[in-house]
Amino acid sequence: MADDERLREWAEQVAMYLARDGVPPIAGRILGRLMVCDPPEQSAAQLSAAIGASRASLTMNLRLLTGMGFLTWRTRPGDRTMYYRMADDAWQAVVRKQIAGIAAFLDVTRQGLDLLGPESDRAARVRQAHDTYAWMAKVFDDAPPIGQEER
Amino acid sequence: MADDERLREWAEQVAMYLARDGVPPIAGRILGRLMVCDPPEQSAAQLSAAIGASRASLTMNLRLLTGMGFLTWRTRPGDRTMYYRMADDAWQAVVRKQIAGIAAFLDVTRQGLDLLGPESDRAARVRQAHDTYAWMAKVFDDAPPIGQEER
DNA sequence: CACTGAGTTCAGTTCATACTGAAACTCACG
DNA sequence: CGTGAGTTTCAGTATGAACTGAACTCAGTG
Repeated sequence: MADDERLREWAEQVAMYLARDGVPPIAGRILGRLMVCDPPEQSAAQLSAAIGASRASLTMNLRLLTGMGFLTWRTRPGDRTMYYRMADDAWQAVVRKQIAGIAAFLDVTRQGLDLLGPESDRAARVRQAHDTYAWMAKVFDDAPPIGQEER
Repeated sequence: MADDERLREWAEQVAMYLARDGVPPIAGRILGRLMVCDPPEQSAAQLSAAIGASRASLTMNLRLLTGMGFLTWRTRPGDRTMYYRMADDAWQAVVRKQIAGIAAFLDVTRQGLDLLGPESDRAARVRQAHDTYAWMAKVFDDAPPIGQEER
């Protein structure tokens, strides 16, 4: 019966993970909540009650998550309430962002290599970083598309 | 001749990137600096001057970076000064940490799947996240070791 | 045995960010 | 129109992280 409590804790874990990527705590809790709530579509008021944050905070963070592509919403005829749900590709978006981070850093290392000559000992240190990230980028390039994996 | 200025800016870019992983700004600047400085080994005092941070901050952040495995240091006979340098596998360590993050999140999603039954609509939402991260984990598992890539 | 130059520690300050309460706003419905 | 259920905005507060200054310790030197 402490089932609700467990779900709350689980959503918190999700939030803590997302916090590493700079997602504010409440936004993380919202996404976590929307992964396990029933029904899958919830109003700001419901979410506010579920995670214990102010409605104002919900407005802000729902807007943020929606803008990031993690959430979608719809309204129902004759009902002003907005119902939010997790976007189908929410987590692929998270991953896409992380992969984009690799490319961003490759830009930095490339600039570094340009700044220093190609021959110096210093360039070797920069190249070390560059090669490591180039490896990662290549790994993803060569990877099969995101089909279904085993559990 | 604004060469030093350029290097400083470059180190700053490195720092900003690392900040995304929760590395404090000054620690990031130190690592960035140690990638492009000459000679490769520098004392806390030299680094302090180069990046414009207090010695106290240097002590803290050098300790942090060393503990994380990004830096090594040595002393010279008859000289109390510690000379720091970038560890050879500094950037592989960064990458390793990121990959570990994937596994950590897989633990969370697995817990979620256990909490909800296997059949519910809710579980499908969690599985979506799980599958995405499982895909990433697999990509790295199947990847060739980190040999040398083309520039 | 004082002096210098190095590293360490810690309390305090600064700064950014997230969150909240309260007021303003909007729209469907009577 | 007016009312109420909903959302949005905004100013203020709280919290926490990071950095610094200043006091301290310690090893080697003249």
